[in-house]
Amino acid sequence: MKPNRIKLSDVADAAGVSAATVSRALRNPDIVSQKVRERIQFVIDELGYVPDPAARALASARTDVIGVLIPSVTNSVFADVLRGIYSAAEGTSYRIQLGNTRYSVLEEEKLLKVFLSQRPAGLIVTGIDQSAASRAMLLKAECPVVQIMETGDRPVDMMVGFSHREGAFAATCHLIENGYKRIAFLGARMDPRTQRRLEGFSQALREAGLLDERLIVTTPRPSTVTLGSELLGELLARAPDADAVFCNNDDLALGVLFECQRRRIAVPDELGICGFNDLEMMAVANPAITSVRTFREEMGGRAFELLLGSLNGAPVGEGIVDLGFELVRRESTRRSALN
Amino acid sequence: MKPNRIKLSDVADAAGVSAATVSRALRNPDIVSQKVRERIQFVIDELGYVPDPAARALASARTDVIGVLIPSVTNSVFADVLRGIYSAAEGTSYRIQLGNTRYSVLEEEKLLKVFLSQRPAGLIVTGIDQSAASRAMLLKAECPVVQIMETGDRPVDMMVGFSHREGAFAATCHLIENGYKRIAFLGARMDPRTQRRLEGFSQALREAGLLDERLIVTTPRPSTVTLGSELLGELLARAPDADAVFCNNDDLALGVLFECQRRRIAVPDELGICGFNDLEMMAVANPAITSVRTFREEMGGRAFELLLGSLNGAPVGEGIVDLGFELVRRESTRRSALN
DNA sequence: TTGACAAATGAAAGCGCTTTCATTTTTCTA
DNA sequence: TAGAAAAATGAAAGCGCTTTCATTTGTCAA
Repeated sequence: MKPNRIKLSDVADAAGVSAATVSRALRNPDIVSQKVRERIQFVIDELGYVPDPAARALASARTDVIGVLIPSVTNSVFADVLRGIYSAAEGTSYRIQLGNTRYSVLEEEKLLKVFLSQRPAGLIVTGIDQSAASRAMLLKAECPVVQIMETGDRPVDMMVGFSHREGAFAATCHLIENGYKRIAFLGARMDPRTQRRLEGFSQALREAGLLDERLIVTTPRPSTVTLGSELLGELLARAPDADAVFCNNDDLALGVLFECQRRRIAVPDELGICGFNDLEMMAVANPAITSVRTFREEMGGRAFELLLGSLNGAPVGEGIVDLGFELVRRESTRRSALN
Repeated sequence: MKPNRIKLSDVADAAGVSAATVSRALRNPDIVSQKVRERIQFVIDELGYVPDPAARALASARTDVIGVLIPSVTNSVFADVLRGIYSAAEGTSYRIQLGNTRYSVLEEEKLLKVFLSQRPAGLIVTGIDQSAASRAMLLKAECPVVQIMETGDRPVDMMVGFSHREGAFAATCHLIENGYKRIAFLGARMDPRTQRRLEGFSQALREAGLLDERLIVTTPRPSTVTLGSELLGELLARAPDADAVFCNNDDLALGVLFECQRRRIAVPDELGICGFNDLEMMAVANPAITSVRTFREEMGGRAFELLLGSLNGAPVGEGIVDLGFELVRRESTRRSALN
């Protein structure tokens, strides 16, 4: 059963040194003489020695695991963030351990417990709305923690994100400026970030005296392109005079666009469409769809770098990074004639 | 630094039993008397004991880690597979460790080595085109292995997938049957699965005497919706008489559709479009796009279940699962008048 | 050259579990 | 009720590393 796997002591024997020296050559090469270090490296290559992470973790009371908690593996927004994380992790000795919370704070709590039991080197968690129990666990975790996707006061440790509220606010102002009067909100899933986008939306319209609650259509269902089509149908049944929609995200926006094509509703003249996140396809849709670009891959990368810095004893503080957003104006909101 | 974390022996002391018994109560409850078992459970809850996975791994020479190797975290195809895996893993004691090979066999080799060093409980790898070294490692791995996404002879251990060749063949036949004569292939990334789709495509056209190599447009670039638009442009520049495109995947197909809308090319009459994978948005596009549905989430789920079965000592053999595919005919290939 | 100090190395004690083997307790059969 | 077999438990030896502390080796100024 147990194969004759090469272990540290085998290397030590073959190199004619003690196990301690081999361990040091691996963990802390500087304190081993060059001659010995090279001999050890040679033997390691020769024998194909690979350290056992479990043994190392047990002996040193720490691992090279970075735990990452995201609400969904299929949502491309998080996929982008993940890619950023994996890219940044490339070449380091850290391993990513992914947890899928499915947008559930309870699930998050459970996963956090499991992750923490492994003594992770660091933790990346999504959002700022952890349960009290989760927050408590994070606060007393003996590793650096980065909250991503949003910024806010009260960080557990570090943060990298942007303001969804402001992003939505900016997008809505843009619609208002372009002369739209009956601006609707289409929202799915309604997770905390979506809620804050709705706040930004509402605020902009309220300030312009244009807010009409009947133009807000939301559902707890996860957002899909199909759902975008459906929600537009609902909206128009309820308020046929809507002249623009701000979609909680790009999937919905695309669904709205398809539905407009189907119903022969002219975009942007009869209906303006604005999405959120600026997925790649927004630019190539017909017409191209206005969206709020977010820097998802960079967010993942920065989160990992923050962790790394903290692990290398970088000065703490300066732990909140606001990546901002960028309103990308495209045809879908470019009205040819202002009404 | 080292906090007074509760350990097994603390539980044992508090429960008035030996450490061995606590360990058994955790790993193998049946062999501990009910009375003792309940007492131990009570103490565990009381103290909030959480086992240290590193210690367990070291002592038992195995972990509860299932390693998963996929070529991309952003490609929604793999995201779907992942979701299937995570769903199936839900409730089991296994942890998923994700590795991103970035479509590189060398990267795969490196990750495999890292994963194997952890003595994983099981391994899920993508595709059947591992390097010789990777294959060797997999063959002598002391854990069950499932290859996903494709079927083939020569499985390392178990397999769950489908035939990309046949999927593409069926789709192409469908185009031929619908009267298209100048059928093009648009392919991006050109990974092994894409290659096999191209084979299926070519075979169908060859059999029909319609194959024209000039209608095959490929690029090593990763596929995106934008790229679909671009490739259509390339195709039409090269062969303006193309009357249908089989797209290597749905992203490209969507890009093609947008480009058609832009160029006022009538779909399906002037140009038929067929995608691959049948992403959710295919059905709601305008017109709805014909695609080859694949069962990605189920694939992930089955892969995990196969692993689980094998770990629970299920009868080996029967390790190749072909999930098939389903050609979903939609408007984008429904010609109103046969030419 | 010598002594003092720094650098390099080794010996050995764990890290927190699992597991074998031995021992005790319980259950069952005759 | 005795005796044997089964069930339950405990003692103790590791699993493969890291790390402290002690020791040896090397370096340099006097």
